[in-house]
Amino acid sequence: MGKQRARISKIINALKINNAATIRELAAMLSVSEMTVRRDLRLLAGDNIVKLIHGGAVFNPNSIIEKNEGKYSLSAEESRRTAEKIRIGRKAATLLEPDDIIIIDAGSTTEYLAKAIPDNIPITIMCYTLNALLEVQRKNDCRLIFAGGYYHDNTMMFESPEGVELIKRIRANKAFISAGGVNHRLGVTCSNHYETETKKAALNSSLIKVLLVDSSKFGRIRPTYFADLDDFDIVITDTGISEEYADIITGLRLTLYTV
Amino acid sequence: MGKQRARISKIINALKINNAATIRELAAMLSVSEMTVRRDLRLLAGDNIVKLIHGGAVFNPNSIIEKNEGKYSLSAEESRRTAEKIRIGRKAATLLEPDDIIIIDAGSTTEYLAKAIPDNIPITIMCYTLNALLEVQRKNDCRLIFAGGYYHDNTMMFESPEGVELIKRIRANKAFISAGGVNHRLGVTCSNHYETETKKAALNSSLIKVLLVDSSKFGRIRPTYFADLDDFDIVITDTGISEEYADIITGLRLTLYTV
DNA sequence: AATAAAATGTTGCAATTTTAACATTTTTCG
DNA sequence: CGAAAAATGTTAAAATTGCAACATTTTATT
Repeated sequence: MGKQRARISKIINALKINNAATIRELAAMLSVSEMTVRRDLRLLAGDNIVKLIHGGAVFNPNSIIEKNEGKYSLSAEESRRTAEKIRIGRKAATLLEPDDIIIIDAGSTTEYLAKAIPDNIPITIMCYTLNALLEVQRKNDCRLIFAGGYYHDNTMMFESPEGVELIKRIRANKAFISAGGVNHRLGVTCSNHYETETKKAALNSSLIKVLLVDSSKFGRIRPTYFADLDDFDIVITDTGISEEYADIITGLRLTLYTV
Repeated sequence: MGKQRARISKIINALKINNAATIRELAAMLSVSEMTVRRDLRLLAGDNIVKLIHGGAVFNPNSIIEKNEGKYSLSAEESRRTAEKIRIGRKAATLLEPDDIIIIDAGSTTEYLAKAIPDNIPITIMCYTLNALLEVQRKNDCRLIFAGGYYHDNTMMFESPEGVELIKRIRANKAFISAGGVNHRLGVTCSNHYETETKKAALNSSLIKVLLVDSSKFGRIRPTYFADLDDFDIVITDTGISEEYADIITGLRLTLYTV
């Protein structure tokens, strides 16, 4: 157990120094087989700490680890739900049409939407998180609008009254919103108070409202309320959603996609 | 000639941001064939600017370009005067004190200030360009405020009335401003109209105003006026400044640092 | 405008890496 | 200690990428 952990730390360190390394280099450095390195890297990739490239791995400069000074600890919850979130993000990306104007909310699920946006489609993207910005900024045919403000480390989100004003002045076809909890009686909630005004503004400025949540969020409650379930038009989640909540959603005449 | 050069700059930029990229990603981003990307990367690898990995390329953090004597750069403007700009940025960073609140303006010179900020010093940084954001965001002890808006590709700057409002509401110890031209009669100017309101707001919200310009800017005029020379308190430039302009600056009782 | 030169695209094959499945070793814990 | 579980190593087939050579397009030059 400790042995594996130590090796993974060494890998992270080596990648930090050189930005990246080949699998062969790492195997030689650690005196283990390439297969073992691959298995370690797959773990790190699952937690978004490295990006795998055919033949090697690249340190992700925006990973959580960079902020926590090398402490490699991630909630099992977060790493487990990654596959679902990727599928949800991809599905959301299929809703995009040329010349769309979209708003991308904070949250890990929406980050995968940003990743999944095809390069060639001309759209205007508004966002307010660093991770979405980093994804979107490299795309060619995207106009980019960013709502600034005070930076919040835990969510990578910027927020301010002026940022909210900017969102209010924007008009979008589609808003892709995430949530920490979705309860049929207590509504759609998130963890941080500072998020609510921004999320509300994003919803109000958008024609079609899409809720992106993995299935673990249904039934759950988070401290801060920002919308009702029937404020949304479309819900995208994974197949783990309970029949009860699937019925609630379709009963409200929302479109439900499970991926 | 220019086309290839521009593409190679884009590659470097993309690699800088994410440490690395796959050849497929780069080809899609640039709308060229993978073979062309390979050929570009081979050039960069020959100059030790990137390291090739099966499937992609990794930015070499120890390359000459990072120390900035390299021939490849983001734009023609930026490729000139790089060494001077680095020194100017470093000098500006020495002015920082713990608990400072600073504003970092757009421009290549100010980007080097962002790079030069030490990791351990606790300060609050306000900025509005992507390159400054990318540099600052990875520092530990920095609070970060970002003025958002519409993204402008050529300067990597975000700008909007709401962003200006946010700046107006901020109070900073020091503003580090750059300029495209500094003329003793016609004042301090920049290239793009959209920059002016933001720059003016940054100056108005700050106690000490520092002008960061390399010496080629003195005497020059750019289309858009945003301040007078004596609006500033400190000027940092390189030793190439003419005696005439050094006299003008000290005559106005500004502090002049030449590095 | 014509030609040469440079840059870019295409394609089939060679080289490399990944994967999956199973064998072996090491660790964990009653 | 000994069995079960976890981690690691090994292999050949599958998938991916790289390369060279040639075709095509773009750019430079007279």
